[in-house]
Amino acid sequence: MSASKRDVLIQRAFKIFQENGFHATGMDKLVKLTGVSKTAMYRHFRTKDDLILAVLKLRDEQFRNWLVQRIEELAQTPEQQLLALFDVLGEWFERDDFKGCMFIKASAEYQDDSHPLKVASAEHKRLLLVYFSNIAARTKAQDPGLLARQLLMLKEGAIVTAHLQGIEDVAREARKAAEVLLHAALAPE
Amino acid sequence: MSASKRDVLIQRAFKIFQENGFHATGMDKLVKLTGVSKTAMYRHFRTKDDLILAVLKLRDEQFRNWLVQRIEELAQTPEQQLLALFDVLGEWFERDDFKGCMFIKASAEYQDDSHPLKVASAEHKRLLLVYFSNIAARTKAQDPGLLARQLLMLKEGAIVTAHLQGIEDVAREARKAAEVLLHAALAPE
DNA sequence: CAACACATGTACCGATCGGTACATGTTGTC
DNA sequence: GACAACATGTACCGATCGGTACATGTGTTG
Repeated sequence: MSASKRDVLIQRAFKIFQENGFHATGMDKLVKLTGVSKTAMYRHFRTKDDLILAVLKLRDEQFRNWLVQRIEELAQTPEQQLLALFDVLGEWFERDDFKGCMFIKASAEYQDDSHPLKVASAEHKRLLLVYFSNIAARTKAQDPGLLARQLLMLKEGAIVTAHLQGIEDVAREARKAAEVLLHAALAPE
Repeated sequence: MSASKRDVLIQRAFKIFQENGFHATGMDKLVKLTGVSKTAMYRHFRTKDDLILAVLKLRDEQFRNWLVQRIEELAQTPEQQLLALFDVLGEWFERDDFKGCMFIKASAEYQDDSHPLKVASAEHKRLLLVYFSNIAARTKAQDPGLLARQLLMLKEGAIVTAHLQGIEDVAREARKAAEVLLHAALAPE
C-alpha cells in the first residue's frame, strides 16, 4: 500500500512537473495538487530533487516499456522495428498530453553533468541507445551502432521540433528520413 | 552609449542564463554579476521576462549571423552549404562555452504556446528553416522543403545529443546522415 | 483503558523571489 | 552657484521558495 501510494504520488507529480517545469513548480503547489500533506510528502521524499529523481525513474521505465511494446506490436523484422520507432513517436505527439520529452527538459534545467537529474536523463537516453543498437545489430547494416545513433538523433530532433514548432507531419517526415538512412545503411554503394 | 551599454548588459545576462537556466537565475544574481544596480536594470528592462526576451532576440541575431557567415565561408554550392551546417555545428560543440541551445531550453521552461519566450524561440527556428529552405530550393532536390525540415530535425537532434550525452562524434555522424539524405533527395530512384 | 509508535495537518522558519520607494548623487543649463 | 532632470544605490515590499517543528489524531499492543 505504501509503495503504490508512493507511485500514485509520483505519477501525479509527473503530470504537474511536465506541465509547469521543475523550478517553476513549488512544493506547496505539489502538495496542494497531489492532495497529500507536506509532512507526508517529505516522509516519502527527503528533498524536492529526490522527488524529481523518482519521477524521472518512473517515467524512464514507463516510457521505455511503452515504446518497446508498441514497436514490437507494430513490426516484427528489425528493419521494420527501426522505422516503427517513428510511427510510435507520431502516436505520442498526437496525444493531448504531449508536452515534449521530460528528460530533455530536465537536462535543460539541471545542466551540471554531475547533477543526479542530468545523470538520470543521460541514462535514459543511453538505455534507448542500447535497445536500438541491439535491433540495428540484427540487420545487415554495415555500421549498426552508427545507424542507431543517427536514428536516435533524428528522434530527438523530431521531439524538439514537435514540441517547439508543432506536431504536424513531423513524425512522418522523420520516418521518411529514417527510411533513407536505413536503406543506405543496408545497401551501401 | 545607452544602447551599447544595454547590449553589454544583455550579453552578460545571456551568459548567466545560459549557464544557470532561467527560473534558477534570480534578478539579484543578475544584478550582482552584471555589476549594474537593480534600479538601472529595471530602467532598461521592465520585467525579468523582458530581459530574457531581449537576450533571446540578441542571441537569435548573433547565432544566425554567425551560422550563415561560417556556412558561406566553408561552402559555395547549395549542396555543400547544406552539409556545412553540420561542420559549423561541430565547431560550436567544441567551444568551451557550449551549453546547448538557448531556445530549446527556453521552450522547456516556458511551455505555453502563447508565452512570448516560447514564441520567440519558435520564431528563431522558423527563421533558420526559411534560410535552409532557400538553400535547398537552389539544389535539384525533389522536395526542397522536406529536405530542409529533415536536416533541421537532424540539427536539433545533434544539439540535444551533444548537450545530453557529450559531443564526441555527434556532429560528424549527423553530417554523415545529412549526406545520405541529401544524395537521396538529389538522385531518387 | 493506558501507553506507545507513528501518520497527519498546520503553522512557521530563514532565504530568496520579482519588483519598488526613496534618498542621494551627477549632470546640463542658465 | 541655483535649480531642474535624470541616473544610481540601497533598503525594503509582500509573496513564495524548500524544508521543519510541533501539536494533534489514529491505530496497535499490553
